[in-house]
Amino acid sequence: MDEAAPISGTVAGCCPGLLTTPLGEEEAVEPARVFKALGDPVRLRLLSMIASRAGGEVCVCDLTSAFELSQPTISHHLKLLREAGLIAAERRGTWVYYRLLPETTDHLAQILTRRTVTAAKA
Amino acid sequence: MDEAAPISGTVAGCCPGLLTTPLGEEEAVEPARVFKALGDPVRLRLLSMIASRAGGEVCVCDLTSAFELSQPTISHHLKLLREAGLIAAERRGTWVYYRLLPETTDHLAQILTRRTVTAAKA
DNA sequence: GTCTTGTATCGAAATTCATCGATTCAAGGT
DNA sequence: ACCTTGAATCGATGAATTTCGATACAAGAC
Repeated sequence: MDEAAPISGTVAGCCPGLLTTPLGEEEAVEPARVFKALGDPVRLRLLSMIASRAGGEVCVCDLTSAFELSQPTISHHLKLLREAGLIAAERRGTWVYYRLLPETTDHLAQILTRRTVTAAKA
Repeated sequence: MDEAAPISGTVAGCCPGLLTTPLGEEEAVEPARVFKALGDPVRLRLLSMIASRAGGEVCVCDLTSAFELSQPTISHHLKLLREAGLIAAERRGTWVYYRLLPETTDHLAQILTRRTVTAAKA
């Protein structure tokens, strides 16, 4: 049970978003953890490889062989991405497959988007 | 020239974006640095306070007084946000004012956005 | 000039992180 | 049962990060 709940608190599609309202102390913790998970070149590439894969899934073996890093290191990075709620793992037989959790990246994109609050109020 | 672009309509997909094409080794370095800058609760809150400020600018003194952290610590976090291209500083008299650089957050939001490959070419 | 106030830079200490080799666990094949 | 292969966990180590107090720099007031 090392999977983190999707960004807690607010319901997807509603949140004020980073750029319009000052973030509270506790509010900032979860998004910061997710951004931190993206703040490493290896993890960014791992996420990118997983997300852009045709079938939506990648075997860990393919990820490990794509880097000049040890298998434990790749496993560790995948764990951080998992704990951030960015990806999910599923074991099928001997192999473990990872897939993107689009809700999380969607949410990040959303809170980074400046809402032009032109919002003509009637 | 850098007026707020409404998010409605097309997001003008120029760059492949994280989620559609595997990121190369060099390609990953820059985005990772920006994400890393966002990967800290204090910096996230600083950015949020700067971005959501009415006039678009915040004096450092206001930021420093909003946290229970020393002034050098706040200055250090602001420096990281600056080096990531997320904010810019301008000195006016004794005070230094920070403002958001929306191009950078826009870019992040873009590369995190799954382009619905509707490809509705007319 | 000196003084005061706001901000940045400079070490230094404590903590966290990325990476590895060794080991363990999981699942099939023999 | 044993062996093999794929993946996660453990323990250690060197590097990076967060934070601070002390100091230096910038600009106006005196």
